[in-house]
Amino acid sequence: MDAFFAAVEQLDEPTIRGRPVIVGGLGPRGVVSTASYEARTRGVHSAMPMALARKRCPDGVYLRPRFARYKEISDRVRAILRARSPIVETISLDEAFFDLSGRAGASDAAAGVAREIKEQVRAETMLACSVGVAPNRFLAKLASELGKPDGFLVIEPEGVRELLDPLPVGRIWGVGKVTERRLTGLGLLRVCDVRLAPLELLVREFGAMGRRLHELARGDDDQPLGGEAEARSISREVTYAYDLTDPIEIESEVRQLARTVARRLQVESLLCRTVRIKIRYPDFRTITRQVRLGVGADTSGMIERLAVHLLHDRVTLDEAGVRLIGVSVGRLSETTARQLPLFE
DNA sequence: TCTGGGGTCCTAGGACCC
DNA sequence: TCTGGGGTCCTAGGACCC
Repeated sequence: MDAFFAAVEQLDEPTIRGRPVIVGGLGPRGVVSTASYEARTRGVHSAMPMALARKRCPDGVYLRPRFARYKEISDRVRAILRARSPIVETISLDEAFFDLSGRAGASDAAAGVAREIKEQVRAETMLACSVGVAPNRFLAKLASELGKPDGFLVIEPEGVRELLDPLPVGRIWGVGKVTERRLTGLGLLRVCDVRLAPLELLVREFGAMGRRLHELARGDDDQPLGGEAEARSISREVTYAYDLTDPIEIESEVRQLARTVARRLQVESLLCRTVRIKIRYPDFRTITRQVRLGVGADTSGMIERLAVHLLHDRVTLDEAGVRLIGVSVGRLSETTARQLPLFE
């Protein structure tokens, strides 16, 4: 979905259509979640600090996200996909993969269905999306990105190299700022440079990711479209509008976050075997401290107690305080076969 | 301009075991 | 007196994605 959160706001509020709409955190430490295309032309984009966005676009419409509403529309779109494809893999509220490979292998047939889906999404939601049709996930995602906004792009197997080669390395899935800088430092600026680089060099420099880079630069991606994977962790974290300095208040926030996480575990009938807290200091230094449990815990009492224990025992607090606190649990399992503690 | 919140995956180091 | 080699598991940090 194109500029999804902002587009939904413009859909629901006709007076802001055509205006720069920025959705994100409105507090003093907020960041941009989604900027409408009008806002993007003013230099506002996702992950940008809100303060900078306001500077660049003082006449923008600034809104906090309404996730429940986005979820409604997201569900409707997913229903459209499910009706046309046996496998739908959801990436986020606004992005999904679907499999049309059963269509006799003919890419025109797949493209025809994809085109219909795109039109149906527009008809049912009044929103624009971008669709990419390609032989695998990486290329399909790339095709949908290259077509934006309101795009429709088909990548034929024969056209892969020509399309990929001139692109900057940052377009490769999994290459962010840091890896891009390291790649360009090695003289690898474009996808073709990575494609032609020796595999040994890539593996030496990037480990497991080197192998993956080598494949993606060729347009190869054999990761199957899976169903929905089981969650591996559940977390809740908050950046406070102002740094917290009172130890009592910090502890009470940890307790509250822990209870929220515990509630989610219970709702999903899960147990956890690790509890972790995260602290970000005002200078942005970030630490995590975790413990592993002998038996699965799900009661808020247990998670709360361990989280507070980690805070008191393993975290140094000074007068500067903290700007963020987080609690997360991992190594999840279902509650069905629970190991009971013998000595507690 | 001053940096969200929800996640996943990978790596390195250390404790420990035989 | 000083120290192998194979392995597992845990923790912490960091890159990345949406």
